[in-house]
Amino acid sequence: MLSRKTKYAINALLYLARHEDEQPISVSRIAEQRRIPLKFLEAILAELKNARIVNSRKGKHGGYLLNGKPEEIDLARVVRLFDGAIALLPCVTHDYYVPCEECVDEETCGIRQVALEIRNETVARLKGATLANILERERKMRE
Amino acid sequence: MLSRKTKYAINALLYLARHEDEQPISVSRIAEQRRIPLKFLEAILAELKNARIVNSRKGKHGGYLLNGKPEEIDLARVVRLFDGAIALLPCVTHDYYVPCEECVDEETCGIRQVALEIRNETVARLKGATLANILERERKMRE
DNA sequence: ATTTAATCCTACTTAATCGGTAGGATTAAA
DNA sequence: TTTAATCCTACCGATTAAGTAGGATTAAAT
Repeated sequence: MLSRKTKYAINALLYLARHEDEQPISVSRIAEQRRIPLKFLEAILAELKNARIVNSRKGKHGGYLLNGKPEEIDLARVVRLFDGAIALLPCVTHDYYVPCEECVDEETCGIRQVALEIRNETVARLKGATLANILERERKMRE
Repeated sequence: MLSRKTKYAINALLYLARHEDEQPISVSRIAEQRRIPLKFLEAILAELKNARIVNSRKGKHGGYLLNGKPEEIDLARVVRLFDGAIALLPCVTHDYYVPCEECVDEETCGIRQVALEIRNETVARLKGATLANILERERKMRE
């Protein structure tokens, strides 16, 4: 399950993408519109900024902007940022190899293969799910 | 990520499947062989029994047995039992529909579609991963 | 009948994580 | 200099993960 934090982050990013022309957009506006606790969203956007997924402008009329086009920001990045590795097992994660502590003989671990296949599928789909892609899907659903 | 508990459960089940002819097998034997804390494994097997994935025999020479053939027990069941729903979002879970609390307009929620596709893929693969299937994979890897 | 070896049952613990909240410092436009 | 925004640090309460402790019960073997 995605954490609330991740879902809030995705929704905030989608909001920015939907209103690309009105950027920068303040945290309070997003919080109201998407019903996200203000202070929590502040923290989330700070993390997103740290990860260079968004930019910010300080002071009056400041706010947040997408750092890149909606086609370039995908859910894999966001999910990894807040929920960590996508794989079911640490020994098949993308970023760096970490063994399963409880694994007795990894060489011939059959669960590992399954986990790897699932990871590959999942990551591919999350990478395909860019902000632009999701907005496009929503557009189609409205018809 | 799968919890340790789930991984222990899978490993215990695989052990039972590998030694089908020697059943029932005691918790202490599995715990030693697979390096799982005894008392923790006891609790895990109790849950597996409750879910009718294994059976038990009490008293001396007692222990646990698979309830069904290794071809009939798949990872989807085990993962659901210990880690709960497999889907990324509550609104696309298998068992019963639960809305995303933070969802503003579910009708046209684009993340939902992606989550549904991922869930379908993942569940299919986990269902395909029966104990027998995993042992077969391991056999092949040894060559 | 009693010893032995197993499951079964209830309760507790300890540390980390999740989902926030509080309060103010800093920045920049009007 | 006011206003409206981000930025920063610290805290908090509830839940979950991953066990541990201790004994009651059951059944086979002696």
